[in-house]
Amino acid sequence: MKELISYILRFGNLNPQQIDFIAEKAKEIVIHKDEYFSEAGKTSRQVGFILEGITRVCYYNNKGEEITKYFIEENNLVVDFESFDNEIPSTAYVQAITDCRLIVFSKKNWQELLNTIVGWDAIVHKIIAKALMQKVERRSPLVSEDATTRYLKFIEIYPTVVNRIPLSYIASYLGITQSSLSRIRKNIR
Amino acid sequence: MKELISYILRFGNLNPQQIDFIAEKAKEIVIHKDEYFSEAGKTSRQVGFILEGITRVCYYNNKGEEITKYFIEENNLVVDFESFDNEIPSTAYVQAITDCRLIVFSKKNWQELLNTIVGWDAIVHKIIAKALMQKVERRSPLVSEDATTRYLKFIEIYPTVVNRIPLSYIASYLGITQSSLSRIRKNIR
DNA sequence: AACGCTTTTTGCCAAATGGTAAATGATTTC
DNA sequence: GAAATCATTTACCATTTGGCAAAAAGCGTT
Repeated sequence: MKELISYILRFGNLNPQQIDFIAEKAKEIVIHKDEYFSEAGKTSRQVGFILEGITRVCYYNNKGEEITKYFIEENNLVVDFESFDNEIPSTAYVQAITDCRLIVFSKKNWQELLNTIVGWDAIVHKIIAKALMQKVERRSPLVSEDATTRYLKFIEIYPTVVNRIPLSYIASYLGITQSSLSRIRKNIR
Repeated sequence: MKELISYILRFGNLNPQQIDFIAEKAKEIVIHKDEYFSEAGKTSRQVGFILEGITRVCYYNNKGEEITKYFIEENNLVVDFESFDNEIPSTAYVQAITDCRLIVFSKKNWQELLNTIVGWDAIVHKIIAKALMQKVERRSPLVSEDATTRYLKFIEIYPTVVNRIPLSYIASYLGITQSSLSRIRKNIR
């Protein structure tokens, strides 16, 4: 729990009562490898925070290929706010790629946080803005680089992830085939 | 001015006094084609809103290639908040690629909005979150598609832009060479 | 209309990546 | 520990894209 609180406190101030209130509304859950936290087509009904483990956000493009949009690691929020806020179907899957331990807030409890904690809305939007900026900064440069450079950037950005997840997910994230990535790995050694 | 106000009102409520106050703090400027709104290495000192024209955000990667990260069109905010908020050097250039008419707020006036209008901070962060989400959704899919599909997606996303800007900018946005894009255009016809 | 300048299109060949399938390696299950 | 299952590497060839340079087209100026 303290991980979440200190994460939140980086974006705004909260008094002890408010912190207690947040803790009351939180619930800890476990998701096993390959299980989904949320699914495309379904409305996202909870806000999560990863204490342990790695998830990925993925979808199927119109050729039916599975695309990994990004990975979300420990100490990050995991939620599709577009879907959660507007109660519309999500466009992507969020899947655990290792066993994960999460803190989650139900829609109802989240609403209570919004109603009770003055400035919660602002804090949350700062967090979202920050996370989105990171996604842009990470994903965008891939467009203009060749496959090897992409992989090297990936290693830089996700050093703790590289060796914990299947090569196929990385390839899909980088927009190249498994075999290409395998060749690239070989060339790098 | 009304374009900006109605844009803002989509993200939160403001009373007439507040709206007047915003208008007071705003200034309209013109930037000519190829001029910069802000530059890499310099701290971003104003928040802009495009009334007319197209800008692009670009930078140089470590091979010295000029990369267009995205285009920003009419009725959108243009600002590097990372740089503006923290007063650190910006990492990208914002360049007008047609003549542009903008509304701008100086750092000082922006600060006054923050201090005077309750909830301004929250509104701004919602706007930023929305804009960033759009950037992610636009740029991210490019990674996994081949050059032709990228170009088709570009046309979908920026239908009003395609024919107003040089091919080289589009190529740089899509992460392909000019000649490739030229060939792709030919094949599509 | 002719000139200079910039942008776009082409042509040529080399290099990178994809597609497919088989071989190898690793891991789980019984 | 053998079999089955899954992940990774390799091989082959086809296709796409890049690099470079020249030609063509477009545009503004005189």
